Amino acid sequence: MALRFYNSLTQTVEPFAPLSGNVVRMYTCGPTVYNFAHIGNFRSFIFPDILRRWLRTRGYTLDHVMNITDVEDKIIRDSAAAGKSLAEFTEVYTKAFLEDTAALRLERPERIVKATEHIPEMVAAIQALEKEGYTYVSDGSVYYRIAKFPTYGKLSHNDFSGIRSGARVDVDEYDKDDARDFVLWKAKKDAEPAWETPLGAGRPGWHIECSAMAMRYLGATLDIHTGGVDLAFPHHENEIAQSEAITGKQFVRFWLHSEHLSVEGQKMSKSLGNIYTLRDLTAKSYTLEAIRYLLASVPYRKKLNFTFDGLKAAATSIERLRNFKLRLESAHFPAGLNKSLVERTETAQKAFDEALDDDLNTAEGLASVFEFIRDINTAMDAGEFKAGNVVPALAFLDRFDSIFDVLMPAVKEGGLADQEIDALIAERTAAKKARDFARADKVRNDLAALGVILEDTKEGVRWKRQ
RNA sequence: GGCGCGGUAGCCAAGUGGUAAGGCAGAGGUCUGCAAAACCUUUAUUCGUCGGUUCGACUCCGAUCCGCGCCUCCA
Repeated sequence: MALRFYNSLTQTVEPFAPLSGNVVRMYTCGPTVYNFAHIGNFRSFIFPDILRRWLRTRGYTLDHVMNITDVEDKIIRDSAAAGKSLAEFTEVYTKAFLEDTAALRLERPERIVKATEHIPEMVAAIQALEKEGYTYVSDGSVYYRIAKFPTYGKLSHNDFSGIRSGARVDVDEYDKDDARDFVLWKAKKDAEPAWETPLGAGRPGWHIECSAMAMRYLGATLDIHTGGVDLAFPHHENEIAQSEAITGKQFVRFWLHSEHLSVEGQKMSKSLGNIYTLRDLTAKSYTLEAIRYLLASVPYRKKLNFTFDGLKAAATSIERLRNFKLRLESAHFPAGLNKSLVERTETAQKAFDEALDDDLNTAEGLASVFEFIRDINTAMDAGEFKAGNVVPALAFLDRFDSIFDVLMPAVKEGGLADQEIDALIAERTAAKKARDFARADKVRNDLAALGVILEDTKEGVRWKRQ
């Protein structure tokens, strides 16, 4: 079966193809930069990364936009408390976010766009809404009138028909006509940061940011829009209301939402102290690859229980994958080609591809990889794996790693040079030959302490860095 | 209350109308000077509970219990 995704809009799995040509136009709701991103954030950002990689594997070109929300209530509050300008304050967390995502090997979207650099686009969008009669002003702020948009609720599948458009009870008590109406432009208050625009001094509402920037770069209709489940309502619902009111066209064809994660079975919360940033976890000496693996291994629409046992298990699984690759690359196999093992490789790749095509079922994809590894290891032990089988087997591993990206160890500073390691291995081999096992073991232990693991094989000593 | 998601072995989890993937952990074994790596065997008569449909359900339907998310800016 072809590539398909679960579309939140239709609540069904649908075959995917871009609207036009080979280019997938995609938008991801990015971070609000008022703090360091946590493990839950990264779960929702690893999902578009896997998605990107798989779309490219399937031959598509990407035009992927991610926003940075760098003006917003909490940012204003916290930057004021820190006595910093908006720009100074957000720069720190924007930089940290980009570093963290790079450390997790998340591909950079084609464009990363900042809200504060697109105020004119937002103003224009609001003016377009104004012209069509979708807005009203209250206390200097501009609001979106939801009653004007009959299909409001189609993404979150909520029925808002019970809300009366004329239910404006008391103007003095409520600044909105309708409880569901949302702000497009917030009038400047006190010393808040503000932009002087035809709409008056103020700043954009959150929802209009994404609509304006998405349409600015991707046009009226996007192929894919991603975000966490919590954003479906009201944020994405409001994006639809804004964009479709302006263009009269369908805003997004495929809405893909990633589930949240819990930590040790509990919701992340400040009181539980279980909100972990990448820095927290690496400080506990968990590796970035293990974090990436754990986050990627559970399909994006499933709630993921993030545990420290899970992180250790992920690290062990990666070891197994790397050991297999090392064996493929370093062992000597008899000349020739085992055709049935070539077929086994093809079967594995087919299973892997089918799993990813099926709404990015990474868990099932992994299963196909591990089954393959077990079978090939068995064949190697039996001497049935031939030199000619190395290339196809490595090609399959490469395909796996082009999506999961966990096989290459992160580069560590310092440590021994290869030549020093080889010299010590030679010394140990000599000691072994002389049956001086105490000496041999000391060398091995010393190297292990430096993060270099030795393994004796039939063809000599094999080593790897940990 | 409305909308949505989920409850599968010690843990993380896939899956399907035809008789339970995979990873980690545990136990035993092979190999090894010892390790490591690898392999083999083993660990769910059962998929929250109770009914129903069916030749047959964990998979469909109903009920019920439990957990979770959203329902004014939280990934």
